[in-house]
Amino acid sequence: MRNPVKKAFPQPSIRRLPGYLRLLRQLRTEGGDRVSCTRIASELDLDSTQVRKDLALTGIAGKPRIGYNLEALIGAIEKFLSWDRITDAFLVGAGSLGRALIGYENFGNFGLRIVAAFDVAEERIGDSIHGRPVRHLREMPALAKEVGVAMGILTVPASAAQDAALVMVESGLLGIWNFTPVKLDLPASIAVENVELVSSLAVLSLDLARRREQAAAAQAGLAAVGGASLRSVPDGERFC
Amino acid sequence: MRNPVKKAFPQPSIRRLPGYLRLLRQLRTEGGDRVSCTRIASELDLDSTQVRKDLALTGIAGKPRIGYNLEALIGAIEKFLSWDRITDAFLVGAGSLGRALIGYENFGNFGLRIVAAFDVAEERIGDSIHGRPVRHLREMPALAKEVGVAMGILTVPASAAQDAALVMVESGLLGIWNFTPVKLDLPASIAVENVELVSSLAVLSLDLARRREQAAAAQAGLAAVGGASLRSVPDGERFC
DNA sequence: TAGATTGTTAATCGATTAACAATC
DNA sequence: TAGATTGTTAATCGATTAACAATC
Repeated sequence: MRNPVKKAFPQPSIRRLPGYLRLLRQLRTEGGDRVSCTRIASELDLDSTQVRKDLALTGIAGKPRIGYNLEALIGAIEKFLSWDRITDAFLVGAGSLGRALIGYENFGNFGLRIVAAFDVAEERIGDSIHGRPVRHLREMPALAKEVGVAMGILTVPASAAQDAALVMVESGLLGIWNFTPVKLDLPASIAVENVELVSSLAVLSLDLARRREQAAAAQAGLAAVGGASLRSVPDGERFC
Repeated sequence: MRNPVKKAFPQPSIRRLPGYLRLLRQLRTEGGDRVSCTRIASELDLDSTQVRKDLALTGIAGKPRIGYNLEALIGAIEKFLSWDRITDAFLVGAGSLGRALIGYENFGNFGLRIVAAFDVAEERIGDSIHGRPVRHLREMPALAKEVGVAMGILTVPASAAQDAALVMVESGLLGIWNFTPVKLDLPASIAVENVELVSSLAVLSLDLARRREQAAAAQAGLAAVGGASLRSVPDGERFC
């Protein structure tokens, strides 16, 4: 009764929603006014039942034979993700990654506005990055209360990550988008989402190595079987 | 018989390996020479059986009661991911994200070296970014063959993504680390790994919204039950 | 009406977690 | 030896995919 443990939404589904949103907005600019799961699935190379289940999370309903109203569907996804209104964020770490994120205007399409940057290097304080001021980290707690910011973006060096995150918590921020590889140790009440760039690189590295092996094996096989010349390996399979 | 379909490694396991590697290297700098799964699991807040299975993928064996040899384990993970040797990469898109990636020296610890950047904006050609030259994209095919590069990093605007990727394929690159939100349409022989920044933002947005709701509900509940003052909400739960 | 599509239930697949024997 | 830890098999859990009735 007390806290009727709301079952969490499947994270893989959540991660697919922005892809749908991007496609749907594009269809809208092309003048469309409705869309089927079949269409979405084929554009994004997914299973249409999966798309239907993902969309159902947002509470939207379609019409058999017709599909979904494009505008309503876009609105439903935006609302579901709270992207129908702007969330202000503070960014800590005005290095090159931090600057790149501040300069990425596209975040506006996803409900995010970075309103200020913070750092501890004196030579950066007072800078303006794409119109956003760089302030000293120690000013964050006072400023956060003043403007009611809820989200923090962490782009400091690994060695500074935990301390900077604690300042965010002190400042009353409720969620942290963590671009460092550090596993932050914070109160359970704080939402943390880690961007694991190097995990992504690991997947690619392994895939690449496997393909190079296969290409090598295929070539060795060809050579062994029939003494086929290297020229017989299709262009797409070259590996040198 | 022909191609004894090698079962792919579980992607979630692959994505955890860099986290292990980072921890193990840190333990090494602290002078350790062995480590147990129990230890790794507790440091990273994982299940120890899961850690054991993940590590088994690399082919390493531990000793009951003792654990794993730290140096051997580090070597096994590096070898498994091909991070025991450097992979050279070309980066396309010398904007702020591209520059940030080039400046991220840490990639060297993960087998990656960005050797050159490419762009199509004349004012960028000839620049040097952290010692790496910026060349015109049209020079890539010739240069790729010359230096034998296998990986491409894509940091162009969405509108240029597909074309730039095709130039990478033409140049003989075998894998693409795609930082754009575009679903690239490429030959199946090319390995593509997408960094879905906005998917990560979606997860955080939803989590943040849920926490704000819960905080609001908790407060409303308190008020309803006993007229408790707002001051009784613990600091960590503040949401305004 | 016929047929494409939705919404939902059931089956399958794959990853995580639990249980436990082997062993240093 | 006793007990912590590995390696592996079995059980559980959750996500994907298949099947199909409802419906516009």
